[in-house]
Amino acid sequence: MKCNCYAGECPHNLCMHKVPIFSSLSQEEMSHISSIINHNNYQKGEILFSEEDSLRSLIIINEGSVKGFKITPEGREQILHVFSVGDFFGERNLFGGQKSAYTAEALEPTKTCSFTKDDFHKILFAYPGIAIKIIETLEERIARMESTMQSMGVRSLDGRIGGLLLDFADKYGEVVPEGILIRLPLSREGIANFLGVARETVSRKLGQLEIDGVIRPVGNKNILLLDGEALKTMTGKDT
Amino acid sequence: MKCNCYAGECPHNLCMHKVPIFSSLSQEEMSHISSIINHNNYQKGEILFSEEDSLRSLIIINEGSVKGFKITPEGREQILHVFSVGDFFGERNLFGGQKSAYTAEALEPTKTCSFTKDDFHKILFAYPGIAIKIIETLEERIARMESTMQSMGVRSLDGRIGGLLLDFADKYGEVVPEGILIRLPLSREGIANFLGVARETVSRKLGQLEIDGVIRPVGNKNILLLDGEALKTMTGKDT
DNA sequence: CGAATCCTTGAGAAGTTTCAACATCCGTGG
DNA sequence: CCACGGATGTTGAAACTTCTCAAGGATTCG
Repeated sequence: MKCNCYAGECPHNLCMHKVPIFSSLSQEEMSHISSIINHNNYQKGEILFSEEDSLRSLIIINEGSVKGFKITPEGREQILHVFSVGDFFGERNLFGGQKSAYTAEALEPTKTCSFTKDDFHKILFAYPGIAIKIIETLEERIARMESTMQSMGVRSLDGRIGGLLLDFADKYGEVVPEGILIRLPLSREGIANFLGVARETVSRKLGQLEIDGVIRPVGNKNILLLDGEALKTMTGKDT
Repeated sequence: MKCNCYAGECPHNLCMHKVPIFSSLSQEEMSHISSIINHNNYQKGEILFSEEDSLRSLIIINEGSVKGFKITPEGREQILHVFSVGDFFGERNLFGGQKSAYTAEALEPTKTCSFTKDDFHKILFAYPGIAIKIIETLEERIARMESTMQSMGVRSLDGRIGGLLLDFADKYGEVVPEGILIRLPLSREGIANFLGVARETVSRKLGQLEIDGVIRPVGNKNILLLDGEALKTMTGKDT
């Protein structure tokens, strides 16, 4: 049995099909679950929840992207996560954790689906296969964070920026004839806040990478990665 | 029904009681599972598995501690995780992931329990409650990594080192009259490799913190944290 | 098209790394 | 139990990188 729902036409089922954690369910099971989904829209810059909020729901991104960050004592944003379509978050509130560890802000117009804690627990017990999917997804997230930590730990800034570009290429890249086109989820300033360096420094390093023929910026929001191998060598991600 | 097994006397049940993920099981269920556990001992410096290994088991630390690291292109170790008693790892190999993302090396004499992939999947389906425990544990790990990333992202090196000390205090600290005694899992060099800075810089910063009366080194393997509040203010972890 | 935002570039100040020498710690074997 | 040797940690000074502040340029969105 095929589903006839497409984006925008059938909002209640939308996220179910985009999200790996429900992929093991039958259409019937999905229908059952979809009845208890809550939907929300956020504009760019809008806050989904703040640090310390006792949010009690799991949020799945249906469209758009969201950054999770904390404010450092220097008053700077430290970005911890960039979530995009299909990612979920807020789950810490459902499993033992009490308060949110970070603030979540929409990076662009974003649509979400969410479950309350109670509903979600019911789902989990009714469909144990979902738990395994969640574990797999969390594993992916951990792997991504490991990769980010590896990038952040590289001594040279060139290496750190290169590592982040590779991470982004992996997640947001699209293969084109000349290389990989990366739709940057973050501005230069965002990248700087992710890596914990000055915005100007990111500019300079990116400029140098362009001179070296490794990348070619396409506007401010895209980067064409011409020589991924150079980056991999530089960052140690070539194994 | 109480268990009569104590450390060293009943190796097959040992890890079961130390590991949160099995805490929901009855004694009987534990007995069943314990029959399929494999045991291993490692000396300090011994490798449990290497990057790229297609390891197929879940490893639980029963005694000792283990670091997970990669080698950077500069030839330096980038430490990604420090696992200690009760932590498990290698799970990436069980859920979709194929290869290990890092090398695991014992930091001290270490005893482990492990399951094969197949056995573990059987357990998971037989006792669904374990899946939820695993999710909770992974959440904790993610929270810890978020904290580490936050530490790494702080601009000032003082803040980065302070953040790491707080993380360690949280996990390895023991409250004593004068403050918190931290049993460092890593050497100065290890700390440097965790944060991606020079060993000498760690020495200098730690020296400065001592002069400021924030910490007092106790030998090379312990640090007495006298003024945790100072660190929290410095790192933004005071919320 | 224009305003607001975001990005780039320059030059001096500040911080970190490097290299080198010395001190300390720890385990080994006598 | 002590002495030795390798490993680990500390300190100093010069070189390098990054940061900060400031100004000008580019991009995006309404």
